[in-house]
Amino acid sequence: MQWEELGAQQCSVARSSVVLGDRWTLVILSDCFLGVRRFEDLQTRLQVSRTTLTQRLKKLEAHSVLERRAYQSNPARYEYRLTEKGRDLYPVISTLLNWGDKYYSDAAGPPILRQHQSCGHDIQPILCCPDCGEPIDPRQVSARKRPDAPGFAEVTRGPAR
Amino acid sequence: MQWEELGAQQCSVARSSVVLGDRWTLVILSDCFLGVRRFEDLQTRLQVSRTTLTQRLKKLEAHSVLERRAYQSNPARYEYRLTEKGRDLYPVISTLLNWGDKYYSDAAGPPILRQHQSCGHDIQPILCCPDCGEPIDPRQVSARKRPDAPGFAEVTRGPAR
DNA sequence: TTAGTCAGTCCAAAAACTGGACTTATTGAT
DNA sequence: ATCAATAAGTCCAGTTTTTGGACTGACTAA
Repeated sequence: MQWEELGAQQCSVARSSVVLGDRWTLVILSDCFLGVRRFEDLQTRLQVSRTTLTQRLKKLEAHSVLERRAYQSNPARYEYRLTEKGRDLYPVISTLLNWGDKYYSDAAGPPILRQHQSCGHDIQPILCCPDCGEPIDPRQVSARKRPDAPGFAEVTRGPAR
Repeated sequence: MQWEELGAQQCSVARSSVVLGDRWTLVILSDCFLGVRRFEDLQTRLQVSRTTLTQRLKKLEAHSVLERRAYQSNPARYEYRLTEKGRDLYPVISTLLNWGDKYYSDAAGPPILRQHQSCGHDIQPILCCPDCGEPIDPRQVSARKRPDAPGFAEVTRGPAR
C-alpha cells in the first residue's frame, strides 16, 4: 500500500499517519511548539537533510498544519507557523513528550520542562474524561466501531480455534 | 542523520520518534489497543507488506513496547501484546485519534467510538493539569530547557535582525 | 570587495518499502 | 489418504524515500 492510500482507511489514526507518520514530522512540530519557525533553525537544530525538511514543510503546509508566511521581502524570507489545526496537535506532542520523558530521559530528568501558568507547577499533562472529569484509565475505555461505519476485517480473539 | 542517531538528541519527542516515527507503527499500535494481536490479522486489516510488518513488530518488541508470546506450539504460533510501556502509549494514540476524528472523519462521525465505562459517555479524552485538574490550554503551558541540560542550538525569534 | 545569511534546489548514492511467491507444520474436509 | 486452508513468517528484485553535500540568488554588514 502506498503512503497516501493509507488515508482511505476507516481509521482516524491511519488518516492522521498520512500527515504525521514519518521520522521527522513529529519532531519538526515539536520544535514549532517551542517557537522555532525558520527553515535554517529547524535544519540546524534537528540535523535533518535540507531536502527532507523542504518536503516535510511543504506537506505540512499542504495539509494546513503549518502556514508559510513571508516575514520580509527582498530577498523574500519565509517562516512557518502553526495553524489552528496544527495547534490542535498539542495534545499529541505533549503526550508523546510525557512518554519519552518517562522511558528515555536520563537520571537528571526530562530535558524540557513544562510549566502550567495557571497554577505555577511543572507538569506532565494527563488525559481526562471531558464528561466526568476523572483521569482516564485506558482499561475503562471501550472502543467500538460506529455501527454504520464500513469496516475493517474482523479481529481474531482468544486462543487458537 | 540516520534513523537511530535521532535518539541521541536532547528531546523526548526525538527519542520517541526513533520507535514510533514511521508510516506504520502508530497504526499498528492503534490496532493493538483494539485487541488485535496476530500477524495475519494486522496484515489483513492494515494492508501493510509482510516484510515491513515483520520489521515493525521486531522493532516494537526490541523496544519493549510489544511482547511476543507463543499462544500454541506445533506449529509454534505467536501473538503480540502491549507491555506496560506499550500501554503507556494510550494517551498518544488517543489524542491522535481525537485529531483524526476532528479533521478527517466524514459527515457520519468518527469511525470508532470510545465509551468511558466509569461514567457511560462516549468521549474524546482531553488533556488536563495533574496538579490543578483544569483542562490544558496550550498557551498556558510554557516550555523551557532544564537549566543543566546540554542544549540545542538557540532559536531565532521575532522579525529579521 | 568580501564574507555571511537565508530559504531553498539539485544530484547521485544509500536505505527503506513494496507485492508476491515461497516455506513449514498442522488441522479439517472430502 | 489427499487436498485445501491457516498461520507466521522469509526471500527476492524492483520502486520509492532519504541522505549529505554542493550550489543558487538576493540581499546586508564590515
